[in-house]
Amino acid sequence: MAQRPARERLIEAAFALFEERGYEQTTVDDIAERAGVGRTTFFRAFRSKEEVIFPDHDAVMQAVSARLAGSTQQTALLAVTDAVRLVLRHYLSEGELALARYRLTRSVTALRDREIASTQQYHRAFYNFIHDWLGGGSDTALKAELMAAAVVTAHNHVLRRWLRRQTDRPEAEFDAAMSWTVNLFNEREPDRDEAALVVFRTTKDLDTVIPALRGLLGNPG
Amino acid sequence: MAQRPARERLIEAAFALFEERGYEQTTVDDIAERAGVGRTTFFRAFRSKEEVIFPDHDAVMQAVSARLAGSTQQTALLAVTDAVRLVLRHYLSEGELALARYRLTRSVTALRDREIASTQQYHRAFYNFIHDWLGGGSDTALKAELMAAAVVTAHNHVLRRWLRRQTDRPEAEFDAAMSWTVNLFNEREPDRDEAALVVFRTTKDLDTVIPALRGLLGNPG
DNA sequence: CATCTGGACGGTACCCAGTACCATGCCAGG
DNA sequence: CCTGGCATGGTACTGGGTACCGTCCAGATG
Repeated sequence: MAQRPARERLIEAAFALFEERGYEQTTVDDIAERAGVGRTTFFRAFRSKEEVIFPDHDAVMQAVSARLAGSTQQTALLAVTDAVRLVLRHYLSEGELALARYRLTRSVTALRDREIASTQQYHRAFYNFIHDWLGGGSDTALKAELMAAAVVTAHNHVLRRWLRRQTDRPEAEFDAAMSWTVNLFNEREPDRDEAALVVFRTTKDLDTVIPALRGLLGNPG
Repeated sequence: MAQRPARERLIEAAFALFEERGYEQTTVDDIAERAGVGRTTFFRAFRSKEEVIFPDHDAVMQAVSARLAGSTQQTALLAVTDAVRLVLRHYLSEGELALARYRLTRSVTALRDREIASTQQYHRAFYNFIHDWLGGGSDTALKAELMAAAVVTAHNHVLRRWLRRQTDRPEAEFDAAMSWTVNLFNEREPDRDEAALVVFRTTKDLDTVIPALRGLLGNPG
């Protein structure tokens, strides 16, 4: 019988067993046995038991890096949005697999932590890219970190809504969320020769506002 | 000889051994032996080998929650800033211990992941608080997530600068960074009966701007 | 066809984190 | 003196992860 690759069989077996008896109650031996391979083969295909839950992470991460690398100074923000969209679309294309993973990460602390650590890799990639885009100076490091955190957060927000079945138009929500999010950072430091529209309102008195003004006018850190 | 609590001796022993031979090369037996206690006692004091690196996390987390809980609708943003400042000050007060932890988390993946997962707990706490503060509606969920991510990111940024010895005035930088960060979210949705100042500039053409406008005017998600 | 070779695979043995359980010893309060 | 918690320590076990080795198969070469 012509078998599909061991890696795929292992993923199937793992998700099935995790669903049936739970994550901790399933041993790597169980997974290997159901997939019809040896235990050694499991650890050749995946670095750890946790990794079998996120089998495509490395590939998606690489696609993100590639999308960012193939952009110019002028299209940087578009590249970021596109790259984040790549991640969202990957989850959407997984369908039921993504939902199964979501169930697992909700209930198993080790898997949730693992997922958060994965997310951080996206944050790093976006930070490096955005920071370079902003010139790489220490005065733009905070802004770059905030932008990276914001786009990742916006993605996670929309993805989570889809995983919870709170929306059936995730990509439309993603577009809106991303434009709103990116826009947060757009309205300061205007290009001097362009049209401009500025809003600032406050209910605070002068003393309360002064620290914020200092943050705005001075080096934000 | 009147011994200090086993927990403290274990922390000391662990950091010393990790520094001497590295994290993976140190077993829990080694730590327990140097601390002069049994292996069982180690796992009574800490849930895992990793946890000994972040011994005060639970306490700091609780302090943060307490600071947030003791605030009113009017002082919510102040409470958030104060709560984040609590975390920063805790690290600063640790001194050399925080630097040793930083060295470890830079070089040991498992510890870095663990630290990121801890950070996520702060994010959650701030998100819940801010979301409540904004009314708890689904239309403010994204904004609350972004604000929570932003304040945590700003904190991490300043903390990391201090850990890398790039600043010797971390708290001043923190104040500036926080006011700049919080201010990102302040300039939309103005109270209608207050003074207002609005800025918007762009170098883009109309088609490029339309998605952003939709995000601004419609429901951001 | 015989031989060589490299890579995938399986099995075995080992290390160590984490858990469960039990025995001991100490220190109250009766 | 006894006794009932309670912290501690020891022992044994499970299971993830690593190292190593032998085997098998495919394709290249003579």
